[in-house]
This record gives sequence, structure tokens and C-alpha cells, in this order.
Amino acid sequence: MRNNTIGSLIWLRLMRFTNQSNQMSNEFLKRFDLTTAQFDVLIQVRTYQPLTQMELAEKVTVTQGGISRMLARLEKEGYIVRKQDWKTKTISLTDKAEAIMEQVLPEQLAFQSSFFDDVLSEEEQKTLYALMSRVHKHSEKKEIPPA
Amino acid sequence: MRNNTIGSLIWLRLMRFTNQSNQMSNEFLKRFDLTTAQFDVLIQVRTYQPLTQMELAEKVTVTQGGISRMLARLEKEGYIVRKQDWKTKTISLTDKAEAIMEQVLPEQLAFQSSFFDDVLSEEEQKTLYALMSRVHKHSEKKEIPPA
DNA sequence: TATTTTAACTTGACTAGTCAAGTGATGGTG
DNA sequence: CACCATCACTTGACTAGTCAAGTTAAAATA
Repeated sequence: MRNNTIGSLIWLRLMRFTNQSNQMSNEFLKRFDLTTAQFDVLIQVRTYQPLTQMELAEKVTVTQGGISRMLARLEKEGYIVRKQDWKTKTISLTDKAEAIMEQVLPEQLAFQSSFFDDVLSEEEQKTLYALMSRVHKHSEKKEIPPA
Repeated sequence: MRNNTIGSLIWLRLMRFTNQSNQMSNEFLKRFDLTTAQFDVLIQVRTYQPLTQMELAEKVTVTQGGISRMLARLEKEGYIVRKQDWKTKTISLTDKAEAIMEQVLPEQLAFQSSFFDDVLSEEEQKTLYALMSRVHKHSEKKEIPPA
């Protein structure tokens, strides 16, 4: 009667799981004085620096406004610097953030992995990754059906 | 060098996908003047009404404070009513919400399903659901490793 | 019965994000 | 060369959520 399609069941699971694991990740990262969202942004900056806000927004799938606010917070905390450069702002990590990331990154990767390593075999993880990749890629091309 | 474990790759995919599909769902539900979060709450209330805020918070994995604010918004919009009953508040849908849900539910289920129906076979969807169920259930029992 | 405890809910101060309107410097065109 | 458009970014008003401290009414206890 309710939630009856297999797709909607998957959807629910995905939502609940990501919600749950996000909260746990936040708790985990508290020891480094970071949130999951901040970590996500810092990783992208570290990987692609120097880059503009537009580019960064795209990478973390957040709007221009969202990235502007997030960077304001990160700048206040001394994790990143924005340099007005031409008509764009170029973002890069501070030494402080660089040092923290060096320390956090392996731990966070291990933490993320443990959600899957503990219950799925290598083979199953590959299957899950392949399925989710297809679903994700498709969703990026998807259009909202008209009203 | 970065993001190298299979687990962390899955994690990223899940996060990006749920983020993406959530935004699309919000866009889709705009025609009914609802957000995804509101729809999620209304579905739970509809299924289990009458229920307390504690129970509801548990079902949608949100804190007490979060559900309190959400219900305040939904009440303001005339979707639900809270009755002080004993020392708890009992939540139920208004006729207005009941009518809307009747209309939205099948459409939203179809919308959610389309993320998977379009790219995965029935068999693959079952596999994905089974894998995610295991991962999700495990995460609920999981403990944050000590610092 | 008066007093404390407790359980359910609310609220203030945040993070994180959205959308849409507002800035401000760059660069093209009359 | 002055004006206007455009592009990158910011900001005001929201939704949605967190945590921790604050209510408040019922229950338990002295």
C-alpha cells in the first residue's frame, strides 16, 4: 500500500543511510574541529587549488550563494584564503588547513570505508559502486517531468 | 593518491547522488507547494497517526528540536495539528494534507522510482536494495571509533 | 500534600543550504 | 570615451537541521 515500488524503497534507504552516516561523520570529525561539509570543501580545494568559487561550487554541488557563505566561514576560521584576482576570486588552503588535512585525510577515508568494509566483500563493494555510478550519472542528465 | 579506497568512492557517490536527487525532488514537489523534507514527515504522520513527536523524530532520523521546528512550520501551513494530550503532543494530518497526500504520493513514488527504473534492471535494483539494506542496518549499530 | 524528578517539547545560537535581488569590476560597443 | 552589459560574487529572507539550556506538566517521593 505505501512505499511499494522497489525504487522508492531504495531511495528511502539511501536517504536514511546518507543522513545517518553524515551525522556520524560529523561526530567523528569533531575531534579535528571540522564538519563533514567543511571537510568536503577543503578536500576539493586541496586537490584543485587554486580555483574559483564557480568551479568549487560545481565540484561540491552547491549553489554560488552556498559556497560564498561556506568560504566566509572557512576564511574566518583561517582554513582558506581568497584572493581577488582579475574579476574572480582564487581560493587556496592556508598552511594551517594543509597541515590539518594531512592528518585528517587518512582517518576520514578509513572512517568512510568502514561503513562498507565491515559488511560487504570486495566483490560486493565493486558491484555497489558500479550500480551507484550508473544511477548517479543518469541522475545528472535527468529532467524533471513537467507538471 | 586521493580518495583511494573503494569505500570512500562509494561514499562520495552516495552523498552526491542523494544531494542531487534531493534537489530534484524539491523542484518536482514545488508544484504541490511541498519540500522533500515536508513530504517525508507527512508520509510518516499519515502512516502512523496519531503519534508523538518523539516517535516521529525517530522515524525520520531528526532530533527533537528539529522535529519541533518542522512541525511548527507544517502547522502554520495547516498541514497538521498537534493536540496536547496527556503530557505528550499527538500529531495528525488535517483534511487538507490528507487530500494533498492522496494526490502527491503516487506521483512522488513514480518520481523516486524513475531514478532507478531508467537505468537498472529489476534484478539490479534488487541487488542494490539488498546491499544498501545491509550497509544501512550495519551503520545503525556502528560506533564512532574513539579519538 | 508539598517538593522534587523526569519526560516531552521549545527555543536561542549556530551550521548549511536555497533562491533571487543586489554589487562592482571588466570588457565590448555606439 | 562614455555607457551598458555581463560575469563573479555577496546578501537578505527562508527552510532544515544541530546542540544544549529552558519550560512545563505529570509522576513519584518524602
